[in-house]
Amino acid sequence: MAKPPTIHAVAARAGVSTATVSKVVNRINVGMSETTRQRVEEAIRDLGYRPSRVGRSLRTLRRSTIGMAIVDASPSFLADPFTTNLVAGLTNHLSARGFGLLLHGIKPHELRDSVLVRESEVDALCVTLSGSRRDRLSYIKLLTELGQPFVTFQDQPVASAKDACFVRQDDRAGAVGLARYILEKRRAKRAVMFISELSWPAIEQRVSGFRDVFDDKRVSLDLVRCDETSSASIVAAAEAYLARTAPPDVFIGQNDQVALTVMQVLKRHNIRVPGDVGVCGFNAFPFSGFADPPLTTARSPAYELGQLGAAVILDRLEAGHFRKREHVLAVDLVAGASV
Amino acid sequence: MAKPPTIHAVAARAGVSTATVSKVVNRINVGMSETTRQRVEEAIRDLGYRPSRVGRSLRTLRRSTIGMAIVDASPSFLADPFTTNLVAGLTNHLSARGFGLLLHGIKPHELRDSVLVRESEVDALCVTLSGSRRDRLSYIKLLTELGQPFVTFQDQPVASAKDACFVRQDDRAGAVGLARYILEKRRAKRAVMFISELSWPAIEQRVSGFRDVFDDKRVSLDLVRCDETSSASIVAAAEAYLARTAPPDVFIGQNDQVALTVMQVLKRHNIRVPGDVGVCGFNAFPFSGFADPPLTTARSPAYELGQLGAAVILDRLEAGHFRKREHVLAVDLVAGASV
DNA sequence: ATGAAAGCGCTAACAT
DNA sequence: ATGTTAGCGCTTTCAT
Repeated sequence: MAKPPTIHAVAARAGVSTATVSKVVNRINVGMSETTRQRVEEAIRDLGYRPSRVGRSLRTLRRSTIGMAIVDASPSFLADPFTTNLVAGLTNHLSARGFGLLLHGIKPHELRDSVLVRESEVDALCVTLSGSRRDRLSYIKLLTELGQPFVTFQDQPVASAKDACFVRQDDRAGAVGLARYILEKRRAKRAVMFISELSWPAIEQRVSGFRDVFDDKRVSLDLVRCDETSSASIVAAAEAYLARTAPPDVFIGQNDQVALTVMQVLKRHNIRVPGDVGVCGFNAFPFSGFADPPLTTARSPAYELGQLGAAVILDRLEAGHFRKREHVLAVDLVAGASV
Repeated sequence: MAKPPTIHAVAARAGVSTATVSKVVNRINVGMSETTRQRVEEAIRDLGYRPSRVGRSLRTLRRSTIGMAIVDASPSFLADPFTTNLVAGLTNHLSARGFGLLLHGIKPHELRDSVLVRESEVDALCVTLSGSRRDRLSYIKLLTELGQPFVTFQDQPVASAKDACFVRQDDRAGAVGLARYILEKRRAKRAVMFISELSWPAIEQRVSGFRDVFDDKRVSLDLVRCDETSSASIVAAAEAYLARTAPPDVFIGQNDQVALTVMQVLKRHNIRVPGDVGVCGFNAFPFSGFADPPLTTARSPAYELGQLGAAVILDRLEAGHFRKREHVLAVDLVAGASV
């Protein structure tokens, strides 16, 4: 448990000053003799010296770390493939540029007391929020007051958040594409969409996209709410729906997991897909292709969203301000065989 | 872009010394008048002061951060539900104890040059490795030389890694359970298992578990290798296998994704599951239940593995040494309807 | 080409 | 009960 060597140890061993060691470590080559550099590098190797990021950060006031707060009630916040891909995109982009990603899963009511908020340890924050509109606004207000730049994913822009950027996918257009595809494939008069209990900007956009197309073609759209994180709750909602009305022409899940769960219920009722009814999901994560029939859905650019968010925040750090307040990525149709 | 307030600003505003502010921030209550504390707290609120973790870390030489290196060739390293759940378990446990998780996806050949290895910024490391046995050993050697404690997931213990702990699930026993279940359900003579091209300790354990049971009952076990991260490669391998031999009694995937992909191929060949052949997977992630029929598999305690890893490493930090060099968690059978 | 020295924000031992 | 002070490991300006 010997204490790790510091820059002083290296300097002593190489017989130079710490300033010189620092230059070698940071690859500042101007004004340094080749022999000195070699001697220093040898000392570094011999001692197994690793520069401390803490010392450097204190000195430079830059931490080269971005915080990612995933505000979610569920402990398995990373179970959602959307989040997972988002985080993968984020870290990959950041890692490649020498930045770290400090990951925190935070329960909604704990955000205020979380380390990320209470203490200062990152250059900027990324967040995916959850909860009601009011809750989300209050989180955004809280983050704004931190005086740190931040990026939120999948939220609508909030004007009062000055030093913030809103990165999201075009859920509305994705839903429009899906709705049009459905009406191409089948003569539908009635549709039902299973959505989460809480309102959620991305979901509202999807509903609004479906509604626009369906209204225009006089297709009715029922909304059924359930706890979308619980497969039991989805099943119960689907069962209840089937019990009180004849099957509609198409079932829409707010995401793939919901659609797939509903599809299982339909199967148990011997309702054929796509023979009797159509089913579609949203986000197109790989497992949606494993279903029978493969799910018709729309591809979420979650990984790209993460990369973009990372790029946007690094640019913000360099430029001193966000160049754009909002970024929107396209969502493309994935024609399975369930419609 | 005003510089954030420091402890000095708070001290000045409250008319006390920085030492007093520090005590308030760190909730050290002995020897402090109530009025002083209130004044300090007010100043903190007024200024929006957030203590800098960097300053504190430099002083205490503790960073309260654990690094997690996911060594994987694929950029979507977080796509695997095993990894995802593992990371969720890790962060949740760490967050609850005031520790952060610094996440890095690292390509195998980049580990040596990664920030996590080159510089010192965390109290300890966690890793999931990949690659050949030789590669893995070289990574473990590299990590050992860092002189930092580390935990590896899903690897077999390596004696030379002194300050390390090996946390894994009992893949072998899981496979044994699955194999016995298969032989209960159907009279099998031939089985085939689809596994990744690279050898991988967890997979080797699974193969060995199946082989033990099957050998005993004179069931043959073919091994087919493919790039398990590519659905096209799995399909190609399955097609090739079906082209050169009659369907065996049971298809085994090294994980759920592989099994499900093979199941799709069987369907296209009009081979019924479980009528004509049985299929089983491994890890039991939620989507395996969406398949038709629901997949028979074995439940990976990935989330618990993450929690355990976090607990083990925090204990190591406190105690100064790992109490055990290895931890193994059980893997339970999930009887679907595919066998 | 190299070094001396100041100071980043904080804590903790010691002094008052 | 509160304050003074000495660094923690590093970078960077200014001297030499």
